[in-house]
Amino acid sequence: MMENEIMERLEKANYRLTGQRKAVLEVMKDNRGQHLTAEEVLMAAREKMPNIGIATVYRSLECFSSLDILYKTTFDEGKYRYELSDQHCHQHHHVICPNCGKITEVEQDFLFQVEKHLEDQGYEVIDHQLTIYAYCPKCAKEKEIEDMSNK
Amino acid sequence: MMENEIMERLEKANYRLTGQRKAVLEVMKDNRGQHLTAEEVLMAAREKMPNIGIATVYRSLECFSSLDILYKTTFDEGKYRYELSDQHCHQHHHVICPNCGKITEVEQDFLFQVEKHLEDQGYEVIDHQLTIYAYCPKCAKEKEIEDMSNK
DNA sequence: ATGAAATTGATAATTATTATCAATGATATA
DNA sequence: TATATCATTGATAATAATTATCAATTTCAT
Repeated sequence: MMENEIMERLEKANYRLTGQRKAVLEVMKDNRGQHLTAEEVLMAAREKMPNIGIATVYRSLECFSSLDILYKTTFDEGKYRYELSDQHCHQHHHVICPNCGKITEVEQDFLFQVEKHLEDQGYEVIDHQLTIYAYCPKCAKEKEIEDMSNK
Repeated sequence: MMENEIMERLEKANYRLTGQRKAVLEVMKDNRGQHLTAEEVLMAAREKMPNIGIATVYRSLECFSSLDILYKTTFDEGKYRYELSDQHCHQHHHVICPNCGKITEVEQDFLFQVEKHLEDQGYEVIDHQLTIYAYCPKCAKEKEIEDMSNK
């Protein structure tokens, strides 16, 4: 997303790009493709702005999410994670390894068919999220070895 | 899922099928295809067992989830929801309407391709969850009318 | 029967998030 | 430039969901 596109959205909603919000945005840009928790954002933002508080981080994340600058999601851990929304063009295909927790993204867009199927029924699709739980190649191999020795 | 299949899994993990657990399981069976919160389960379970506590409900839900008797998920509302896991054969395709909150399920299994793609790369797929955010036909129509009158 | 282990309800503790509020900062207008 | 207005902030209290603790009870295998 372009810098001025972000500014435009903020202005339109009467939001100001304060130092704190800039810091939060910087953190998200520094971590393109990552999915950060509010706590992680706080820690990183304090490098740039030592006095920033957790409430402001939550508020900033909420502000950016509401403007679709960030994408807010959860991986069933009891907390939210945020990422720059231009990273995935609103296609959230995540693969999570239950062993090492590594999160990767699937590029492919194949949901077209299902969405078409729904639209034919009168639905109006806004967004979707797909999460696949799978051992990553590294952990799958480790697991295989472990299983063998347990026999 | 068969009754004795459930018993077998419980025994294998040294869990006992107590009155409280039976009540929780009954509630889930009474609400096949629904996605209940712990609080909702508590209320319904109290009909069958007035003294059951919230802690026991959480423990029972956790117990059944760990045995794949229940499926635990979240729709980004800051809490978990549970459903009988034989309802969807581990295919979690949910459509959520942002307007009325109605949750429906997509039958179709079309994720085969993506999973194959991942397995070719060495991943070992365990499960997946797909959530589609879409106005349901009813709300889509209402929204259309509203948009027209706003012009 | 009895001892070990599982389970329970009540409740305290924890975790993530949201709300409150007085103080500060920015902006538009006079 | 002064000032009134409104957004924003940090600190912290409040809330909501979940988990941990613990003494009492129940269950099961012996």
